[in-house]
Amino acid sequence: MIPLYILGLLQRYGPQHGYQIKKIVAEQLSDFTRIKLPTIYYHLEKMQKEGLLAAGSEKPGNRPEKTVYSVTDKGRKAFQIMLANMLEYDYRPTFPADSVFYFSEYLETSTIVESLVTYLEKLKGTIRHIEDHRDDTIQHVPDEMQTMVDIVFSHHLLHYQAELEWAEKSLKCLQIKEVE
Amino acid sequence: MIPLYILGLLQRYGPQHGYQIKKIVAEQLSDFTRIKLPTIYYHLEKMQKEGLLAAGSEKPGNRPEKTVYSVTDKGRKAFQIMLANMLEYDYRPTFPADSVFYFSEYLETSTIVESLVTYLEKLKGTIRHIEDHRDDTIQHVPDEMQTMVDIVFSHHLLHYQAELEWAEKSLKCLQIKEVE
DNA sequence: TATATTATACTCAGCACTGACTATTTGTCA
DNA sequence: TGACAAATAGTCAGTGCTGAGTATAATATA
Repeated sequence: MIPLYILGLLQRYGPQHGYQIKKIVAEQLSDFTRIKLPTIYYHLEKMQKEGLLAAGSEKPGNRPEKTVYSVTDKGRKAFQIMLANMLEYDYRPTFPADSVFYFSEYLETSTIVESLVTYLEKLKGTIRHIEDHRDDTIQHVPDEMQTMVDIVFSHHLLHYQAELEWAEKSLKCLQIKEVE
Repeated sequence: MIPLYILGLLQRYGPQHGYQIKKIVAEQLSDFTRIKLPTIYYHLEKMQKEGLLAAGSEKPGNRPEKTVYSVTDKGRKAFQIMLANMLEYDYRPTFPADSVFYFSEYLETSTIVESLVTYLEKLKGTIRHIEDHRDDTIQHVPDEMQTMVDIVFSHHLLHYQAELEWAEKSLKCLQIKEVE
């Protein structure tokens, strides 16, 4: 999905170089993706070779030279196709929490309970963080984008809330077992 | 998480070789992970070098030779530590559906609506499949494991149901917009 | 004014993962 | 019984990703 992000962001915000793309991603998409800077450079170079991007050199003042990328027509077409096919992508997330229960025969119930309590707190923190980030983003985005931003954030919130719900249920389930 | 799975399965089901591990994963964990066979061989070899596994040769009848792996004491200790730390693992899933909305300015609303309708059907299929798999697994598993199996499956079901709920809500939201 | 810290802009080696391939043996059905 | 599919047991080359490192410029702070 990284080429998709790059093509989208370069169209929305105009020609950019690697570091700027990384900054936009960090500001706007940090909750949704963990792309690292070398990965961005890797894809920029690859996409340029494929003809999806055009590269130009820029030397501002006495700063070191940098490579600015912009989207080509081929890139714009590729983006349209990628985006339209995105929902066909078969994605099954692997939750670390599963393995703890799947192999619970090898852990003391009290250890699982302890871990779960910490996990619950972490989840609550994450949810608060996403809510803050959502409110902040909505304030800084043009009106016509607000519905979409809300849909994207509520998506993630829903999943973390499902995770929280599940963790709380499982904790209760284990505490009953521990008393027995 | 693949080394964790390998260590856990080798302890639960005794010494195995690569292909057998792949079969167990395919039967029991296909909803939760998509590990491929070469990946399993890769980790078996690596873990043997690290001293977590011991390798032995076996030549049954006139079948080609195969390598059987078993867990060492070091492996058992490593497994305990991995498992106990599992919930600290910071995992943020990247949902393909997000990008469609995040870049919705580049798609016709009708295209998004179409994709979403297909997506909804696929989700319903996935949920049915996991439910069947859960019922089937619970029947073939010893009594003391049933609570845990149920917890693991309900975890995944909860997430897919959250996804379904979100997709339905977003679809309605878009259809209202389309009419306007 | 010197000095430390942060921001900018990359490069590279190395690990994790898998598609595609090879090779043998075991059903299986005509 | 001969032919063809399916199961078994791998190998390997190529792709994607990132931690760690390099180098310079701007900014803070003492």
